[in-house]
Order: sequence, then structure tokens, then C-alpha cells
Amino acid sequence: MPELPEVETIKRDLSKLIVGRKILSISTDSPKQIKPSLEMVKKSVVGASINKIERRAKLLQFFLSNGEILVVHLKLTGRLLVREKGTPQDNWQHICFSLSGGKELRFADLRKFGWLKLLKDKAELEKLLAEFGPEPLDELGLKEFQTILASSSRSIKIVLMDQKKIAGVGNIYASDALFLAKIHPGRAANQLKAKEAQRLFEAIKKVLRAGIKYRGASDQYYLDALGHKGLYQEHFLVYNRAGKKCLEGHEKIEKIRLGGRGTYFCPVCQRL
DNA sequence: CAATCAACCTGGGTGC
DNA sequence: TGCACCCAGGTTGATT
Repeated sequence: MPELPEVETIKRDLSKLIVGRKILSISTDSPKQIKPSLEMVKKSVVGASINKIERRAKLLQFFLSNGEILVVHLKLTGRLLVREKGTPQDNWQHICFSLSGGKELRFADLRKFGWLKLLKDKAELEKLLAEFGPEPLDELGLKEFQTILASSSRSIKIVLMDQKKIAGVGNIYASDALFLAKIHPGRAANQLKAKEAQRLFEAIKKVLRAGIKYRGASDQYYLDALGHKGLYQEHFLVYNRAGKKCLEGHEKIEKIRLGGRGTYFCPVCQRL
């Protein structure tokens, strides 16, 4: 599910819904997804309050009143849902935080790839976050973007999705940004012309902002913190639109495999 | 260094 | 109906 816009939407929802609440207990039927261990997390988290929630890349960070930080990665099918205590379990619910005020924060995850990790302090967090490239909406400037492109001969879509190069862009928004910039996903990153790089730079920001505006893409499993779908899937440019007309009216959007991932593009708008 | 692939899991869709 | 197979928004680690 979650790329930058989806995680950002959840972060904003959760900030309104559960900041200030105290964690009363934790239960799980999938302890493998909790690091370093369920017991360690229980011991330090129960009794603490949630002071603040932030997003960096596709990671959510819960800053706790005891100075520790819970980091969550939703991977492909993770959901974070806020529900009233006593309401029926959610589909694929695996971890439940009981909160003050009669609420529950539930982690649901069909494929169980997602995880939750307790960090001791900000130094540990900094170490983890240092692995990621710049935030495309806040930190990334055109010049730095050009440097990133020049640093690799891999295909441009692979580079866009490389979290070490740029944080938060995944398969949906990479495909759509490349269409908007009229660049073939298989082009070598370091072969883009200055004008193309600039178009792509702006296209990335545009599709990510659209994703946030529409509260994420609920093509398959994504739901926001209240269990509602996002709407960006109704505005897909090329992603998951194989065989359909592109927005310029050209006959057929194609689907290929690139780096093992489904990749969509218009062969007329985006030439190799 | 780049490309490929398997692994982590479960479920939906397709084709025989 | 049943079954085999392929596909899925992410990331890591092994292999070539």
C-alpha cells in the first residue's frame, strides 16, 4: 500500500486522533512483526503517552513521553486504524494498542511484511534515518536532484524508487511522475537532459502532492486511519491503466517489467 | 557496481 | 469445482 502520500495521510490522521493518549496495553498474534521483541516493547511502552507523530520516507515515528520512539513500516498491506474499544476486530488485525479514552490503535496487515520497532532514543532514530535520501517535497532541490540522476546509469524508474537516493517514492508515483514528465521509465538516469530532469523534478512533486490531496491511492489495500479509502486511484495517469488511452489520447498504455516491478507508460508520450 | 532472484506472507484473479 | 500459476503499493540479502 503505502508510499509517501499514504503514509503522510495516516500521519496527519493519527496526529489528530491519538496524540496525547496513553498506551495502556499491547496485544498481538504476530510477535515476529515486533522488534526487538514483544516483551521489550511492552515493558517500555505501556504507561507512556504519545507526544508526537512524524513521517520520514515511508516510516511513521511515534515519539513517546519516556523518550523512546516507535517506528512503523507498513510495507505492502499494512494499515493503522483507530477504533473504539470493543468494536469488532479488523480484517488481518495483528497488533492492538489499547489507549486511554477508550480508543484502540490497531495494526492490520494481510501479508505480514510490515513491522514495528522500538528505538531507545533520537540517536538511534538518526542512525536509521541516515540511510534515506532527501524528502522530495521538503528537502530536495533541483540541483541535488540533478546530482542524484548523474550518479547512476541505472534506469530512471529504479533510481526514483531507490530509498537511499530519494525517500518515499514507490511504484505508483514513480510511474505517474515519469508519464507527467514524458520520460520513458527505462532511460538511464544519467542520460537525462537538463530540461528532462527539471520536468521530472516538478512532476514528482506534483504527483506526490496530488496523492496527498486525494488522501492516497486505495487501489488495493490502503485505508486511512479511520478505515476510509483514498481517492488518488481515480486520478492515476498511467499506473494500473494498461490497455487504456493515455491522457493525451494516445491509444494504449503499456505494461512492462522493470526491476521486477510492474511499470506503466505511454509508448507515444514516453519514448526511449 | 548493476541486474536478477528469492524470501518474507496471504489472497485474488485467470486459465485449464 | 479444483488446481496450478501469476500477480500485488516494499525491502533485504544472496548470487551471478
